[in-house]
Amino acid sequence: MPRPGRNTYSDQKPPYSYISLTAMAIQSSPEKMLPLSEIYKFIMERFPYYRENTQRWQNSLRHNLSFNDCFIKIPRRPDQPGKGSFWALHPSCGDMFENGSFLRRRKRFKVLKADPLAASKPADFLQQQAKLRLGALAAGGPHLPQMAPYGLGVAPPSGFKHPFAIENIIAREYKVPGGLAFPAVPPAYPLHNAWPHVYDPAAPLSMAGGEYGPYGVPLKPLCHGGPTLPAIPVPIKPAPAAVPALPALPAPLPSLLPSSPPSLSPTSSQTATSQSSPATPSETLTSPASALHSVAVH
DNA sequence: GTATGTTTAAAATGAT
DNA sequence: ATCATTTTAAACATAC
Repeated sequence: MPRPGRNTYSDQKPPYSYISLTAMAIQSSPEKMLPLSEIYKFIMERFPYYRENTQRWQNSLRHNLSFNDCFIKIPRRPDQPGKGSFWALHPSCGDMFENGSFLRRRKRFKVLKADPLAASKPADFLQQQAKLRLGALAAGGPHLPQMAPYGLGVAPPSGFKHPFAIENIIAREYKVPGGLAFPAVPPAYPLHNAWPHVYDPAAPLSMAGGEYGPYGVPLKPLCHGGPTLPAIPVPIKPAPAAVPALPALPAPLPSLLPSSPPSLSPTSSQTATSQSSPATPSETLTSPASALHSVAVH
């Protein structure tokens, strides 16, 4: 009754919360910011599940955007007409899902409301930045690419990727049995379709600029391979403990599961060998430098 | 009028 | 069982 057969993976609810989905979308954009409509689009393109009941989940998504401090609004430039503003990730939100579950954060990211500077919403700071940029732009600059939000993310040395980069998120559970997050040489990574619920319109993830491989796969394993990185997105509805974890998918997963058993657990191999690269560059993640006072509260 | 945003409230769900 | 987070619903404001 709960699940009358006929359930293609694709229509199952992805094991990601709206927050993580939104973060993914934002991170996937070159500018690290997207207008609401684009966020919708991103999600709908990759997760068939969200092609229905749009009214419902989009309202939830919007709620999340304004309710969570980890999302900030960036005003649209006058020369960039359109509806609504852009949404970006708060520079200090770091990896909210370091606990490995993209369904639930360990703690909520909250901006402290005490310091006028930070409290005044980073958005203000941002707006100024935007204005400056705008000024510079109007001043004559041809059309520099919109920089990442916040002077902070600016100039992210090509290669660096936020933990929310969909590449990381989806790739995380994609550990090779051996333990390495990625093989030395990124193969034709069927990143897309790594998940049943991810649709994958052609080569979706490669919209960003240069630092990606042919498949939208970051050229290096960044994902803050910190010490804690089980990073196995919990299966949406923990299969009744029936499936003792798939025998660790050997290969990069069949890019398509035409008729494989409907074992939910999208989680591939577990190999939570958190001992990835010891020298993870991403530690700079929550760069304290961002004089923005924020904290994971609660 | 529709799309965006904000907010409040409560139910659902996961973690301890 | 309790607490925290997420999801849903809905009312309402503002912008395009």
